[in-house]
Amino acid sequence: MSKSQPVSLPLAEEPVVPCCPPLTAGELSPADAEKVAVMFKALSDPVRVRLFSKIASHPGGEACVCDIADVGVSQPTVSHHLKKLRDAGLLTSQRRGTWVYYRVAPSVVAAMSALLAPRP
Amino acid sequence: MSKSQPVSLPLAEEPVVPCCPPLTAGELSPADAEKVAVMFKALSDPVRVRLFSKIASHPGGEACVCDIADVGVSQPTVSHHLKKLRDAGLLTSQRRGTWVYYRVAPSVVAAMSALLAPRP
DNA sequence: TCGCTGTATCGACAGATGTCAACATAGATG
DNA sequence: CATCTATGTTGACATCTGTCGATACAGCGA
Repeated sequence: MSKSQPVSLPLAEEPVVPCCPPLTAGELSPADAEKVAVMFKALSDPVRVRLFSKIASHPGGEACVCDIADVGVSQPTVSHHLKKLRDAGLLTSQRRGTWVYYRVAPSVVAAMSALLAPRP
Repeated sequence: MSKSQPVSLPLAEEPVVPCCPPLTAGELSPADAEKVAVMFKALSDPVRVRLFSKIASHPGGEACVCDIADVGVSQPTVSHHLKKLRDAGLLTSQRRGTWVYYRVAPSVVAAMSALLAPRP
């Protein structure tokens, strides 16, 4: 490669699909159920819920790892949980200099909320 | 015991609390994070998502186990998952004669949906 | 009463998951 | 380059979880 490539930053605004119809709209296919379970599993651990909440409520909509790492577990464990949240599509990350910033992926979270909407 | 006790049916309409403020409203306390994680963990398994979806979308808002048991796992496993959903507060159950009927606990599901609401 | 059907519980087991210490990597700064 | 800080990765380990077969329990009907 030549040089000076910006390390291919993971774009922060992918239009991640709303996934599936509301759970009340009809019987989910096994494939859709799998996708839904993956999303909810990301928030099935108290440490991840706290990390997510810290990021989601942080001024500016994003937080450096150093801002949120105080959740009672070791640094590698924090990193592990952040990766899970990112892999599930709930968070995006961006390195800026020394620090890595995480922010919520609004479309995915909105999709999760919509999944639980009551029947019309 | 004497006799003819109605087996103390687990009331189907408990006003289960909305639990916690939205995840975007501020950093959740460890205790609240635990509660939130328990709720989402209930929907973190594809079989449970399918069972929940079948019940939530069933005509009349409730379903007999026999109506939804076809999810590719054994009957004891279905019973196990339904118990998890019930323990998490997402479902209520009621025995009527031979069959047991499950229905969604709307307040709990609405609370979960509200947890994911974006910031105003 | 006996047997039949629907549902729940028990016990066991393989695989997934959360956790940590140790190490690796990226960027900043001397 | 050397070194420091911030973050990610690896490997190991204990615990949790989903699954099943066997069994128990509850109602219904013969």
